[in-house]
Amino acid sequence: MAASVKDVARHAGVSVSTVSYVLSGNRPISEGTKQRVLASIEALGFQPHAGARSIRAGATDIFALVMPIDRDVRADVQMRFVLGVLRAARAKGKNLLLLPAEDGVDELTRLTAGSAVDGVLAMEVQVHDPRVPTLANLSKPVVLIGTPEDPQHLAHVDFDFTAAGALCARYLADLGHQSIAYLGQPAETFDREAGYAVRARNGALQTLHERGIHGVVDLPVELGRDGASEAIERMFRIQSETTGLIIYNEQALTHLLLRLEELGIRVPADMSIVAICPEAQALDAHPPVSNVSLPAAELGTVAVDHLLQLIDGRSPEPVVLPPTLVARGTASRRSVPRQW
Amino acid sequence: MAASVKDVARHAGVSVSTVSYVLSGNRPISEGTKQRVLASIEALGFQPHAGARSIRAGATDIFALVMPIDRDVRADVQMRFVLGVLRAARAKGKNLLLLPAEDGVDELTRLTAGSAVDGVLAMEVQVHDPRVPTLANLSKPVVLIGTPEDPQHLAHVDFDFTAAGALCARYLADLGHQSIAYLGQPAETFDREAGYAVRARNGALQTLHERGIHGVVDLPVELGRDGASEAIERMFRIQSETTGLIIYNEQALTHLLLRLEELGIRVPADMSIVAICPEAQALDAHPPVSNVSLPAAELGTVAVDHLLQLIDGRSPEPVVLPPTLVARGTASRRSVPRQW
DNA sequence: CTCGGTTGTCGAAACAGTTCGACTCCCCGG
DNA sequence: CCGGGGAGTCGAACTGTTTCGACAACCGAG
Repeated sequence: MAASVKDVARHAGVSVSTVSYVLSGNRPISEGTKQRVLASIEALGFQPHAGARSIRAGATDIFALVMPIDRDVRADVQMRFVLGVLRAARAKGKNLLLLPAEDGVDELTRLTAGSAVDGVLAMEVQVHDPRVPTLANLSKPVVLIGTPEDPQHLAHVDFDFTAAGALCARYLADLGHQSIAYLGQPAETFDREAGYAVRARNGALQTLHERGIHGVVDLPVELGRDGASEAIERMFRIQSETTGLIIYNEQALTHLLLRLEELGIRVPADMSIVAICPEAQALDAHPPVSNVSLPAAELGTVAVDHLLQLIDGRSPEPVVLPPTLVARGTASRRSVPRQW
Repeated sequence: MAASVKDVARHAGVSVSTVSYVLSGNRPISEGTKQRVLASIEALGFQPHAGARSIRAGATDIFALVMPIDRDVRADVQMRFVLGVLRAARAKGKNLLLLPAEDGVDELTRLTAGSAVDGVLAMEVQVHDPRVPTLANLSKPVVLIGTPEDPQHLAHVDFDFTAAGALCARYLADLGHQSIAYLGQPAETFDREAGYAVRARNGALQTLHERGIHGVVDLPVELGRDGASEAIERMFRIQSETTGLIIYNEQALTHLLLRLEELGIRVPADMSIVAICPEAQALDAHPPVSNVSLPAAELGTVAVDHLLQLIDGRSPEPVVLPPTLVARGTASRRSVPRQW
């Protein structure tokens, strides 16, 4: 059995409350006693019992991170977010409990109502997310990472996928491209109404429309090399004069670039490319691709910040992180379109 | 404030202990009272306070998963393991607390000595892992995922990377290949003495040696397309007659295959290939590559099982999961070696 | 008709910790 | 020399839950 305050008190020859005050500093304690108590704590390897402490303090310093785990795809993107949140939480001295979204709301209710966690962070919230209403009913603060259509007064933070799509579109438009294709996530992802997929596309298409660019193709890209080849082929069939590509599909990016290379299409001479993808992937690609990257770390920080504010009784404004584009030379001023 | 047993007791007109017995079923309760109490619980949305419960039960049903997070590479492989452990833990009704290994042993000591967690799972344990001695001193059960040279009586589970390497080697040897190259993780990974990298290579090399195969090249592959190209080039420079490749480098696999294709080397006609990599990656590769995959899910299950046994007072035997090779047609009987 | 054993319930103690109220010194100002 | 106040410490109460011991009914057996 681990040592308790009682043991420490006995060992140091003081009362239990004195030990507690030494630990909390909530009352003055003479230097002598303090040292004696600290020595006893050290000697017995005492650590206050987290559970016992939590019942008085009303807090456990643990946050729950709810995360869909059944869709194994995009594992590395997901991991980036998890690590972002984890780092942010640890930086604030909080611990992170990982909870599969698939476990449903029951376990979450147990954890929150039972005061096992101080708050909840929900990842990958979708446009019409069935979890939102139940999350809204929890007895602890909740921060959504992702923006549902109706957030029901829940705090939420997100990356501005709309702006990200728009930024890519603007970038290519500014370079003079008139025929642009948006190659997005697989169709299934749109069917789910995943916020990132839908918003990025809408942002891009909207901007292209505003710019009066009529040569626009919008295609989902399915998994694997075949999916990529097929997408490129379809894209050219629909609009052979395409000179600009906006790619938001982590799985397909490499395959797409590869396919272009196979077809003898030079980047950026014949085809300008901008991608929405993690920094590391953009750098690992061949050639390194101009990209808008998902600020996983910042998003984690903001989410944790929001949760801390909520716990503090404040109600933070929703935050939407702006995108930044890093040019790596895969997009250039439009030249004379070739026919393929 | 959340409702407590007291509130429920008052609401149902019974004593506190009766409520508790209704919940635990540890003593007979008349049907009438039971219903009344359950109704009150429902009405008040009562959930027993986890902290308070843990002080009596001596358990929190939370496991800590210690994981290095600073090396962002291999994020998706890492994620697989995390999800494996998470699923396994949840299947046993346990929750998982994610803890960055970089936070050092302090937080871990706090959590274990303070009874915040029931046990610890340590991922990516290396051959000479400095964490091992400190983990051995924790006041709670520990299971290592990975095998250090000196496990210090700590329970440990692992994938049999040695056998995986050996299996790949045997497979190619059985197909008659006499000149084989092992393309492994980046040099830095070997410098760290990452167990998986070292053991897989040794297993492969050892087996090739036993088979009396003298045409063996052993090369690390650095990151990115350039690293892959360079490795292939060096490999051929050292041993131009190579007809078999064992690849264990998730980052490089695609790049390597690509490079071979560029060089006009046909798989498997000119070059037989076996890889150690996740199933999904093997399938996504072009062509889908024969591979030995890392059984992340099973490893998670075994690790959690071990921890449960330890908590139960038993001392489970270390487990090393055997590899299986899935043939996908990227390796064939050796034909006449061509010169490149 | 009484004795022994269930069945059902309650009060109190226990778990580990924090905090409030009170008490004793001791110092300083009046 | 007395009173006020702060420093330092303690006991007791409190947090929410589980469990032990006790006690009252009630049943069936002798």
